[in-house]
This record gives sequence, C-alpha cells and structure tokens, in this order.
Amino acid sequence: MSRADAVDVPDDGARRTPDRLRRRASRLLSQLTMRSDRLVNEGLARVDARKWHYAVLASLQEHGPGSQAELSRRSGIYRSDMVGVLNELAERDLVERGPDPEDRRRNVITISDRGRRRLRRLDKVLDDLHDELLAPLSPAERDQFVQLTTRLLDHHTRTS
Amino acid sequence: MSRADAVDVPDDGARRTPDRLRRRASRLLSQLTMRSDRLVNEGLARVDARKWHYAVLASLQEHGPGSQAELSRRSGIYRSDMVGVLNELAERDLVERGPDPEDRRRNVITISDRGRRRLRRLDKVLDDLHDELLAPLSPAERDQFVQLTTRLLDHHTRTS
DNA sequence: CCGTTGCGTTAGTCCGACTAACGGGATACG
DNA sequence: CGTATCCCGTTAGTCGGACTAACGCAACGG
Repeated sequence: MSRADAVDVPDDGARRTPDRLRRRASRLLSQLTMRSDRLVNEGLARVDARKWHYAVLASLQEHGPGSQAELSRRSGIYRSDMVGVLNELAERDLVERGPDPEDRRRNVITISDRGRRRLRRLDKVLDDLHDELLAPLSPAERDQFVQLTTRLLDHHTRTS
Repeated sequence: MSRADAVDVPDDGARRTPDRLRRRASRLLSQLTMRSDRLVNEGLARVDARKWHYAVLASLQEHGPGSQAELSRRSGIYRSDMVGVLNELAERDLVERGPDPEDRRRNVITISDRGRRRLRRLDKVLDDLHDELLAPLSPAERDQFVQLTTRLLDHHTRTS
C-alpha cells in the first residue's frame, strides 16, 4: 500500500516523527497550513500588505461596496477585527469609509482606484506565492488538491 | 444600489465569499485546518486529552524513552512547552519522569502501562475523528488527499 | 411608544507558535 | 587541570489569530 508498515523496519536515519502521527490528515493539514501561512504572510508583508487586505479588497471589487458588517460576513473576518483592517486600508487610501445616507448607523466602504490597482498587484503576488506553495504538484494535481480540499471544506461549513 | 438590483447574477443566497478568495489554496488550507483542529481538539477534550498527549505518547511507544529535548524534536512540540505537557501526562500517570543516571541534568521520560492503554484508546478516538473529517471522500480519494498533502509538506520541510 | 435587531467599536480571553534568558551540568580542548 | 562551549530543562514573555462580552446607538416593527 503506502509504505512499510511492516514489523521489523530499521529506520535509523528516519528516527523522527512517529508514523501514526505523521500520517494523520489533521496533522498534515496543520503542519502544511503553518508553512503556507508563513509563506503567504511573509510574502505579503514584503509588499506591506496582509491577507485581510486582500480579502476585503477582493470582496469590494467583486460584490461592490458594503457595510463593515457585511464585509465581515463576506470575507470571514470577525467584525471585531474589521475596524483595524479598515483603518489600515484607509490609511493607505485603498478604501473610503463614508456614512450610509440610507442608514446613518453604518458606514459604507468603497474601494478606491488605488485600491483597485493594489488588488491587481496583490493578485499577482499571491499567484507567485501559490506557485511556490504548490511547486511539487503538476497542474492536474493542483486541481485535484484544490478540488478535494474544497469538498472537505464545503462539507464542514455546511455541517457546521 | 443597495442589493436587489443585481443585474444578471442569480447569486442571492450565494452572495458570499469572492471566488478569487475562495479558491486560493492557502485560504482553503487555513479554513479547513481551522475546522479540522476544532474537530480534533474537541474530540480529544471529550476524553480529557490534548493532541500533544497523543504526540508524546506515540513517540514514546514508537521510539522508546527519551529526554525532554529529544521528545521535543520527535514530536515537534517546542521544548518550552514540553514541560507543561509532561506535567499533564505525569499527573495522569501516563508517563514517568526520572533522572537520567548517565546524565544528571536531563530527565528520561518513559511510557507507563496506563500510558500504553491510553494511547490505544486515543488512536481509536482519532480514527473516528478522521472518519468524520474525511467523510465526504471515498477511500481512494482519502489516500490521494493524504498523498498530495504529504508531498507538499515534505517539499516545504526540506526546503525550509 | 417600546422591544428587538443590527451595527460599529472597545476591551479582553484563549490558544498555539515562538524567542530570550538562565543556571547547571557535560564535554572538548588547550 | 581549567575553561570555553554546548546542551538541557525551565521560566517568562511576545506575537498573531480566532473569538466573546458588552456597550451605545440607530432603525424597524408591532
């Protein structure tokens, strides 16, 4: 099948992580995600961005302006943390925060031209980073991988 | 402007995460891992365990006794955090901490009989949890998934 | 008019990964 | 022999991300 889960395997140099541990999907996932997160965070930090920036900008570009709460829902960022993110984006003039004429208790967030340019740049950066992340896989395998994880994630979000 | 005048896209309910975001492998990974971690942590908590317990016990069972630093290396737990984990394990009489006769500055950790029984139990628990985690995938797909993530992880640990 | 609901915000918890520093014991080397 | 260096166990503390609690305020709905 996979490897030698036979009895008498002399794994001298391999004397590392126990197999039962290494094989567990949950561990593979968290280890890999740690690497992936680091890769992405560092990559984005190099261009003075954070993944939240991308998430919010993408959401604005794709679904148009929205209130903070709505952006929060669309991007998966907690509304508690949204404030800070929007501050960072506003500082950089990537986004404009204005009061909603129709509902004075909320702000409407709009993407700016700079924001749109920024988003294009970040998309490029992320493409490169993902190329690095998925380097060992062939195009077909990358698709497979994305497909499988998508299915898993979907299942667990619906069954939440 | 508000919402209802969407032109041609019938994504009423689907008005959610932007696509470019949703299909990024990095995002899929961190989202999925969050779910997976929660699942596993909660599952283990229900039997008064944590994943570190499993990691250490498995390492002891598979590679025999060792110093704290060595266990740290084998299991990937930071040596700073090892103390706490071993305290928890020792409290429950799953391991024994004794001074190394050959090197008085270090402790030798040994798994106890209770520990061995415990490990078997945890293995069962984890099997069930992984069944839940990978539920939507066929056996073949599960293998595929494990294979792909393993390759990715290996690549990124070697290239670290 | 009042209760409920949603929004923006602040503060703070919890947890995991990771760093810094330290004393003491072990080893290597001059 | 002494000393420099390394390793080990330990404590304390940082950092970032997810998440909760609570509040004030505005709006909507009966």
